[in-house]
Amino acid sequence: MAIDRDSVLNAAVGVLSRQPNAAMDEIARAAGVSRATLHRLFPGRDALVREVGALALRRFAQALDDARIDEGDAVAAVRRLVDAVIPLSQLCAFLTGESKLYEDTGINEAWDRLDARVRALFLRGQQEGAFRIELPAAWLSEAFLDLVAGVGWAVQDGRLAPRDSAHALAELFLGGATRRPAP
Amino acid sequence: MAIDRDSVLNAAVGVLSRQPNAAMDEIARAAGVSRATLHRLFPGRDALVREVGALALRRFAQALDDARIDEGDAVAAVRRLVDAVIPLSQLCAFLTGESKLYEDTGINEAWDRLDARVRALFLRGQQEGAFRIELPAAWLSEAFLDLVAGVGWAVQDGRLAPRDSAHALAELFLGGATRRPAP
DNA sequence: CCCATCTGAGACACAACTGTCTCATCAGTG
DNA sequence: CACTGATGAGACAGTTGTGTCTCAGATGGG
Repeated sequence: MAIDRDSVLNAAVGVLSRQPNAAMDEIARAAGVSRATLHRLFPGRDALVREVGALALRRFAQALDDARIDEGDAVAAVRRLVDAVIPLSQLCAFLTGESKLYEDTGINEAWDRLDARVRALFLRGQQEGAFRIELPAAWLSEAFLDLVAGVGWAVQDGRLAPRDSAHALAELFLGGATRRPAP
Repeated sequence: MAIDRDSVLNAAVGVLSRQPNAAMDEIARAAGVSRATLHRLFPGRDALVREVGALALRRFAQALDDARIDEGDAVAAVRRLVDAVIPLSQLCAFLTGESKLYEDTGINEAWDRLDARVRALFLRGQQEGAFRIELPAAWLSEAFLDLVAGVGWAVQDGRLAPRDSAHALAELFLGGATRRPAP
């Protein structure tokens, strides 16, 4: 039976989100395969990283679709987005680390497209009067994604319980992003 | 005249916060010195990174002192902390990236001590009734530092205006961390 | 049982980075 | 002007990771 590519990719995410410059040797060991097999599955390290990045971005885009962020109340949309994105927080941590490391045009463009979709959600929320207009939508998007990555790191290192993470992220972020009911 | 070590360190921060695994060659070029001089100033790459890390941690600790986070109203203390830490956001971005790359015991311990001080501030705020108790103080600290690093990256890449950064950080974070005046 | 296929272990050359060296050049000083 | 000290450029070996290869062993189907 051919070794499961997805399991290898998942193991690679686990290693690379902690150590973005991990060697193929470590990735192979973490995936439970030999270095030779890892090279048989992926043409090289760059290809592996790109594939992990593409996987992460695909799942992220799927999460945005699943959360239906263009529909209904913006605050509710953000809550759906949080729930959809929390399982991907480790992937998000990988992507934030990776985007600092490499200059892969494809990954960066896809990341920008995702960021634009999130930004549009916050812009819509501002236009609806739900989100504070004195905070730039770009900053809200940036901060949201930073916090998702932060959740990924915190959960990975055991500093945050996974079952608390969605609530912690949603409450902290929405508390800061939404307009106060009464000054 | 001996080349200014500090200017080299600052240049190193600029490069390493973007590319944590940048080569000595790139760091030297960014600092405007030759690779030979860089090696004359610092015994090696590890020493350089450690020194940059130590500098960042010292400045961070100094910022905590300057902000007098143990005194007075917790919310006001956080605002002072934001103002003191914003100029160091790039250093914070470096530290976050670096801690994922290396396992330098000294840096990690010092980072944990800083994190504990910040955590104590939020814990105090919760005990005073200013901060929401349903969010773990550890998460507040984690999120705060993630956002500071995020500010560093966003400013560095031109996605956030430096003069807006303190306000953006303080308002978003405090909005999420403080208890709502009335439900 | 035999065979096809896949996997793991190891060897190998190649590339990149590091750390050290030498030497020429340049600036400041007496 | 001569001299001292620091710097830049380049060469060099050593180390580490990569990519490819071969070969032996395991696994599963016919």
